[in-house]
Amino acid sequence: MAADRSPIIFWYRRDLRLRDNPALHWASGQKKPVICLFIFDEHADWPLGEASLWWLHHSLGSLARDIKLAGNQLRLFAGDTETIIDQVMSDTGARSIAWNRRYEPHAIEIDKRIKARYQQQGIEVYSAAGNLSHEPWQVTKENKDPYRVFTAYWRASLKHDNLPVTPIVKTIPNTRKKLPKEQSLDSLELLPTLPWAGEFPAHWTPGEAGAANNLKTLLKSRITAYDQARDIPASPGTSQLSPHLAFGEISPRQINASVATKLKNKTLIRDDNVNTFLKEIGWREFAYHLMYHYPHTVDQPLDARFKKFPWKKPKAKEIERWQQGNTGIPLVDAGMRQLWQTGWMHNRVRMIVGSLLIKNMGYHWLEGARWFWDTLVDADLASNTMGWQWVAGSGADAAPYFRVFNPVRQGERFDPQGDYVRQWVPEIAGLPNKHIHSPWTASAAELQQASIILGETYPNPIVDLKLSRVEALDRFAKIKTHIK
DNA sequence: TGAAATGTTGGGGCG
DNA sequence: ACGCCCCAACATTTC
Repeated sequence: MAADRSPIIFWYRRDLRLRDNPALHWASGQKKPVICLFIFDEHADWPLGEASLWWLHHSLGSLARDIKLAGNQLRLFAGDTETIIDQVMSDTGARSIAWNRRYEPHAIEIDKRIKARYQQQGIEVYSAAGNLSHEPWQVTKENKDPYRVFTAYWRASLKHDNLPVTPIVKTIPNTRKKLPKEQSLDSLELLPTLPWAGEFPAHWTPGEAGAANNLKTLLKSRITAYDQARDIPASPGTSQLSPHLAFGEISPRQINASVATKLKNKTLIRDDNVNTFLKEIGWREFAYHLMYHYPHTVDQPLDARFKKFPWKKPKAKEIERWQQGNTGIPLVDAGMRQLWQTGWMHNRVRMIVGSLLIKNMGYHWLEGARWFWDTLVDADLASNTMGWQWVAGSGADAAPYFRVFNPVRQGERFDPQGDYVRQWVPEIAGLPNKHIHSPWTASAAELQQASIILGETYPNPIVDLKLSRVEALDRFAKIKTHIK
């Protein structure tokens, strides 16, 4: 009897890489042809936003080239996930399918259903841990409860070894067979129709090589100032790895392993800079831990008292001012414009714009979460959910309700020279440093000197920071006393 | 991964 | 030289 040459389907999802890809590695080692499959399904629970689609287009292009070098081809499809997989299964006669796990509640549901159905048909389903340093259920308290406070989670996770890095896949056994309904990358029409992402390429190189390059340059030099520099929005202090991680072009395990190697070589010293960077990767792990254990939090508060919180009814004009960076509060506007123009916003500024929307303006955190989801190239359901619930005070390890950011003070502390504001809000660049974060405090002469007419060339502030803060404290203090 | 209000301390100007 | 006031700088408390 001839050897079984039925192909294996490797289903790419958010793991668009050949390095440290355990399920692909497994599939490629089975001495059978591998079908590298990617399905664009618009009907997910949180369908990809515009910025993510831009990224996905380029990332798939990069992945397709890498797969070609490995002797195979990336096969693209669009439509309903389960229908397409069934179709590909029957078209190819595959008896086996492999993937790296996903952790979004809806994705878990789909994957479970597919797995159960195929296993019943005697089809092999191989799922692996691909996208985290630890599976979300591995790090728990003694009594198996999930952690709800980051520092406790982080301490515990350091006691677990990271999952091992899988060797790079160099060759993927192929079958040249063309499949029905296979599509070209362009025909997926992922790119935005508006000429909005024009500046993205100046900031980003989607794909595995771009990811590796960002890690390399970080560890080569920027890491030695990471602890301080990462908090300064005007400085290139952050890793710039977030979108690469979001699409799985690099894994946290590769990051940890690279750092570990450098520490061993003594080309890097374990100091606050290194620890803080690793901790940031840990925050991402914690976000997945939370989403896995509290899946409802993607659109419901973890703290039940927030269910009856009196959020303001959305006023489109106000929300738009926030989205477009016309709130009249320079640091907030700078952040929102950076987001719009580059698909990314510095993390400190994310907290500040979020605090303004939720606390000072009074809107539900989901208003902000949805906008971020649409405009961030690094949109990630776990991190986005955790971040917004942190600001709102309704999540795990959330900021206490009374913690309201003052964007003027934050500007003075983290953008003291106003470099960040001047870059993104050029119409007020002529103000002296003293007033760059609060144009409304400048004298008539200073405004004239800087060619600013408040309310015309630059908006008056959308809220009175002092008053809206007091009102927010009132509203938030009330739910504190509600039933637990 | 706060901010503002309130309290405390200590140096300098000044009569 | 001394007490007094002012106020910056820092610490503590409160929201």
